[in-house]
Amino acid sequence: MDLSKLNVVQREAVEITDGPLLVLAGAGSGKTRVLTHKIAYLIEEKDIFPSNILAITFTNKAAEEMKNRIEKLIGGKSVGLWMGTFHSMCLRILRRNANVIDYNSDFTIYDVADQNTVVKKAMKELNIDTKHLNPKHVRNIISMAKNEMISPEKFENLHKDDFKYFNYIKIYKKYQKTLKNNNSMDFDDLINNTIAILQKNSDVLSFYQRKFKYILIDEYQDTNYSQYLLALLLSGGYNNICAVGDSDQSIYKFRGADIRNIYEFEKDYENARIIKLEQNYRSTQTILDAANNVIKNNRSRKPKNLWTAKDSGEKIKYYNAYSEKEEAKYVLREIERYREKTYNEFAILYRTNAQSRVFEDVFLQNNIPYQMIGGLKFYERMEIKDILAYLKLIQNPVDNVSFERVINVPKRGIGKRSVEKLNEFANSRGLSLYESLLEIEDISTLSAKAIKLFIEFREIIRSIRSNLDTLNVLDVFDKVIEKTGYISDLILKDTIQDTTRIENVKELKSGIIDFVKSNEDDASLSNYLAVTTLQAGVDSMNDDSDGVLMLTLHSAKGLEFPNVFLVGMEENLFPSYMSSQTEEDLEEERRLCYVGITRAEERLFISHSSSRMLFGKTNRNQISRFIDEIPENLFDIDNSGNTHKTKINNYNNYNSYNAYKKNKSVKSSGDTKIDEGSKYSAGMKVKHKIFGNGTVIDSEKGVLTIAFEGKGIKKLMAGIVPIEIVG
DNA sequence: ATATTAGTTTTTTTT
DNA sequence: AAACTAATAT
Repeated sequence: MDLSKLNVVQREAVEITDGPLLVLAGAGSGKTRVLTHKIAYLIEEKDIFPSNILAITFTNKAAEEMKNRIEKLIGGKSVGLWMGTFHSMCLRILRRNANVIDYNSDFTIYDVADQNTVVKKAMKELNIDTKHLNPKHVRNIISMAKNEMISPEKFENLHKDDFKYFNYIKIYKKYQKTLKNNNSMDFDDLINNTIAILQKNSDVLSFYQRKFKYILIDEYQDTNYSQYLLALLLSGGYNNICAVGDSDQSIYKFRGADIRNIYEFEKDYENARIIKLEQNYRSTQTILDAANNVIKNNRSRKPKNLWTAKDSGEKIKYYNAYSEKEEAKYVLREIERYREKTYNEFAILYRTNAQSRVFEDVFLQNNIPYQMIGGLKFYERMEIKDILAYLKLIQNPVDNVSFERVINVPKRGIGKRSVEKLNEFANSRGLSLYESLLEIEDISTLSAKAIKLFIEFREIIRSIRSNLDTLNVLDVFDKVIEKTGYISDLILKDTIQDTTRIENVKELKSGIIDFVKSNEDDASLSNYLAVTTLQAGVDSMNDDSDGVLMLTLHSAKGLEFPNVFLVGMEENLFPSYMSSQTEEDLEEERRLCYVGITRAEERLFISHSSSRMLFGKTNRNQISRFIDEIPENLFDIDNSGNTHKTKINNYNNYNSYNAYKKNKSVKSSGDTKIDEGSKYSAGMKVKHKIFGNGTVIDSEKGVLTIAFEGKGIKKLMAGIVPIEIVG
């Protein structure tokens, strides 16, 4: 095994194979290289069977890439290696052992939209007004509880004295019961039910504990409690666990990720060894300086020293646009200016998916190829969800959520009231909706016409399900289209919208054809549904097609690009308004900024817009505090000889954020002189010149009262004046 | 049962 | 601005 391409520390991380090991890997420090070499080393040098290794990555794409790299290293002997996300690994265990927890192995996986449907239905049945209590919020509460391994019963015990939780308890109970009845699991259940199986059946536990002699987990800083517990359980046999992560890149708290997992690794695993990878091979010195200066503002952080041997490279480009459209045009100009060969050397990173729209518009208008990752996902379109719901129902007929979605699609005259009656019947007999169809003649409340329509639907499903186990997804798909008349209905309606829908269904079909081709070993309906629901945004990224990449900062984790645009760097947007209220949330936003900056290899572009449309209204946001945290001298210099950073100070609006506090020491920034009476963009006048050092003695309504040494007390508009806060 | 309309809500990030 | 929901008309 050739380890000569690794540095001393990386090699150490590879060669320590036994016992618990935590690799603290700074951004761009070659952790993928360590992981791939380590697995290759285990197979080649330690004669470990690939089937005895479990490697967990954050996305399926990362798993795929790593697998390819390992096969290159060892010459293609990785058959049997378990490599994938927590969710896909759990799915494999669940399909084999679902019976242990009284599930059928044909269970359906519910995505977030399905979850919301279940919550809404539960709330309706419990007579809880969705105006008073947002179903999405409830879904989040339930999911967070699950991430902490809190079952509905535990949840009730924990909160039974708190009246605020009264409804949550009821909904959570009903929600979980519905999932069980529908033979379905949500994302969190995939983890938790796997744990339940391992805890319930010691044979299964010891089977997997013996199987997985070596366990490696990437992105450990973004694991949640149940994932942590699962890793602990699985590694309980051999205790060979290698966790790799970077606490500065923990950005999934909203999904239950707990940064403490990485901080407390030593406590959780006795005799754990720790290795720090601190040399960055990705970015220029300038980019790294910017990143380090931003992240150092996080107070709850353990300091580390990330360095690079690269030279400083180009300075950071900065642009203040007046509108989001103009910002997009700026990005386009810069891409054309710097592009040498391909477009996929450029990535546009933003905080929210909604921001992609302007970029799409401008790029389309100018015929610039682009690839958008995530966002309004293909699988979330109405017609696609319809077809998928059919497929889910075919596979798992007790899935009532899918049943209700398709019962009247395309329109076949079955109305809301009839479905309600069917529901009542199903509930009273303890049957699923599809099972109730088998006894449809017994529902006395239904009209003869309704019964006839229900029977027609039943026969459609029955005919598609016949000989099901001899069919692959494509066969089932074709049958669904044929028997339901989905496409012929759209052709009949013939509006522009329906034409694009037909296109989308065709695209879905070609996706299924591709799937069947590349999954010859298991082209089943069940596998197709699982793979598509567990697919991450980046998993659909196509490395072969050339286009500017557009993706959220979250999706960009783990990726790198020669040129990175960090756009929409405005207060309330980034950091997000929702996440800037508490220090803890703000620190996570800052980590997100750190992730964004460290994606760049050669050039970093930072931009923001003075005005931005939100909910059909134009808003004005201040410049992101994160820009101010990057030292001025790292920014490019414009024609006027000023650094862009100076320009930022001048344009800064009043009402500056928390920097201006009482008793803070201030000093005027040396070279920027502001004349009395000059006007600035916000239409305000600067009242005074300021020089020297002083102390803020009061600040109200955007006016600072500063006592300057030897110059007396002056009142100034906060933010307009280029003053620095000291200390 | 379905089409139309008026009113309301949405955007934080995702396996 | 667009997408969803509830009420009303057909």
